[in-house]
Amino acid sequence: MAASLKQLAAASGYSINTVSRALRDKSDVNPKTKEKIRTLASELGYVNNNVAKSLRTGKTNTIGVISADSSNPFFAEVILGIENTARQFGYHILLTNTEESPEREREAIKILLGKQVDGLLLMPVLQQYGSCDYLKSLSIPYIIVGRWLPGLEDHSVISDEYEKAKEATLYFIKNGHRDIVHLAGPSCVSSSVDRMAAFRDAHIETNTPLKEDMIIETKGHLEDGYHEVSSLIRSEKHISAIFAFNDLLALGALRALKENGIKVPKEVEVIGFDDLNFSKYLYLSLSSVSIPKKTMGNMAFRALLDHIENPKAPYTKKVLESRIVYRETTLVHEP
Amino acid sequence: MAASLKQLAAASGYSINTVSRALRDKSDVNPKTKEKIRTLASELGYVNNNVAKSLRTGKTNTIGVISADSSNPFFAEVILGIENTARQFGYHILLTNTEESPEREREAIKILLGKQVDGLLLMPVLQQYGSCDYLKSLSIPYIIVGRWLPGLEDHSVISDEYEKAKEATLYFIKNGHRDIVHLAGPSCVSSSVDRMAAFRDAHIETNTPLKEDMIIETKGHLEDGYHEVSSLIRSEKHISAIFAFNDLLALGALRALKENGIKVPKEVEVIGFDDLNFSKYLYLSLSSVSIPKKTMGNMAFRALLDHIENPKAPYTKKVLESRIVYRETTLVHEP
DNA sequence: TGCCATAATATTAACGTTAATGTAAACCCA
DNA sequence: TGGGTTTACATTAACGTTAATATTATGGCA
Repeated sequence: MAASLKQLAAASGYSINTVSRALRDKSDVNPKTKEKIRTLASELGYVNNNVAKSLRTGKTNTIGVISADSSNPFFAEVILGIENTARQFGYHILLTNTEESPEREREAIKILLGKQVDGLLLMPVLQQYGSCDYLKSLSIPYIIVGRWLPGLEDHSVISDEYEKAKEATLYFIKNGHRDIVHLAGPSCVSSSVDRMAAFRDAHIETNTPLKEDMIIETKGHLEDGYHEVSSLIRSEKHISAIFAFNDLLALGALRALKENGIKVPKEVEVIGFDDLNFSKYLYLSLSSVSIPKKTMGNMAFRALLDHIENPKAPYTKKVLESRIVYRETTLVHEP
Repeated sequence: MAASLKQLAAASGYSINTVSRALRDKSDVNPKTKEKIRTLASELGYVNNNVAKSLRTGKTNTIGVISADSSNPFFAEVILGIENTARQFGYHILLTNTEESPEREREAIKILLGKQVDGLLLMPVLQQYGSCDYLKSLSIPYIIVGRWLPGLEDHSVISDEYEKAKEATLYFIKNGHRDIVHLAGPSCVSSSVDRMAAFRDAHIETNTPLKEDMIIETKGHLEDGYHEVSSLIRSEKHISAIFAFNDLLALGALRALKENGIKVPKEVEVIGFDDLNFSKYLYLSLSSVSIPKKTMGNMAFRALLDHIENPKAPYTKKVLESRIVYRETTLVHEP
């Protein structure tokens, strides 16, 4: 067992409190005493027990991060941004994944509350009922990252994805595409809802007919993009453009197109979403909506920290600007 | 502030201890009492304070995970495996990144010790001095994931990468390649050391001359692969095959080759390492050494748990089998 | 009936820390 | 020289939990 304040006190002859104050560099301890105690502490390998400290102070300097899937490069990048910023401010993160399951989300919240985290950063799924009320009753601050929940919009740090999704769709429509496939994400994810709505609205606003079977809901995984587009091609449905909910789907789609000898961007143009690190290094560098992922993580943590330090502060929605990068999977590079 | 045992005790008329024992379903509490206390607890929204519990029991049910870069898909996948398994066993993870910096590694260990984690899972960098001694003096169990440290080999959960790196290199040599570039990882990372050694040894054992400037040390990032191969091509050095330390480097390399009109695999064959999720969906599906990443995370946690539950148990090195998947960036698919 | 076992609960102490309060000596100046 | 201030420490209590121990009532049995 590592040394405790009690042992340092015994060894130094000072009281526990003096040792504690010395190590925390408080004012009314003699500099010489501080010095003596500090050397002793490092000799004995003293490590402050944060569990005890947290119990006493009511602060853990730990936040909970509830992600859907931390191995998804989008989340991974956001989480990296969170972790980096958190560490700079002396916070650490307890990471847990839900795989978009509402049950696991609640479970995670409960456990993290039990662990007395100072705040929560979460990427929640939309739910019929329950979730919001549950969150609203939380006594600790929380920020929703890259998503929104109805009635809790002010808790979000998010990108302007509706606008950019519409812009991407309009790009296709303006370029004459009439058979645009939307590889959508899960309907329980707000970003998927937004991007799909934008896709629809772009059609409506331009009076472009939209066949419902061109919207394909997926889980947003690599394989989904590949399989959905493969079977689309097999069914001999005409496709002239693909707007993917994320770059993973787009990548899967590109592979399916290639395997079927369909030329990108000549025969089919593709735009993805998220602009993952690898997207611009692909054989055909992928046109995508670029979301500042690390910045999003950074801002989310800072927003959370604000509320941790100032619990009465009102929440305000923060919107990050994203931009479409037109690369080799689209014909026009500067539309 | 959420309800505490004290408040439950006051509200129920029972003592704190009885409430505590009731909620933990201990034997000598009357079933009816348990029932009453439990309903009361859920009415008042009682959440067990794990900080207090940990202080009392000396267990946090939390482990520290020290990764180099959790946004690197390899680590992200391993970490997902860790987190999933940990959660199943009632553990949670405190995640922190070092970006391969020894200082940040020590810093992280110190902080996590302060947070009283029950064990440590780490991907450490090789160091001239210090690191090992520091780890050896740790009083909590620790497992090294996907890497090794001299003198601490028994703490590792690792793959048979030396063998597979040699096999990959031998594949190139046997196919007549004499100008094989090795895009190496950082020299402070054991896996990079192993893969590079295997690359050398394959040359030595087959009496194949190896030019030193064909081994290029990088940080293992996507951009590195792209830039190094680009400048290699610019320098008009002849390349006939590329063995990359990881798939990110390979992806960057592939892009550089494509931009320069070099045909893969006809003119240059490429083998990567890690077999990331997206590798087989690339335009040219990438030949790679497939490491069971989630399994590695899973096994690492279980090994750690073994030592948490049984601190005297001796450590034993665990080696996972990897295998080379020959895809479209190599000429022969079943060598 | 008296004794012992058992069931059900209460009391006490402790985990390691910090904050609030207490105390004693030294110092200062009128 | 004696009152108050300052400096440097010590003491006490508390955070919320759990484990060990103590207590009380109840039931069974000889």
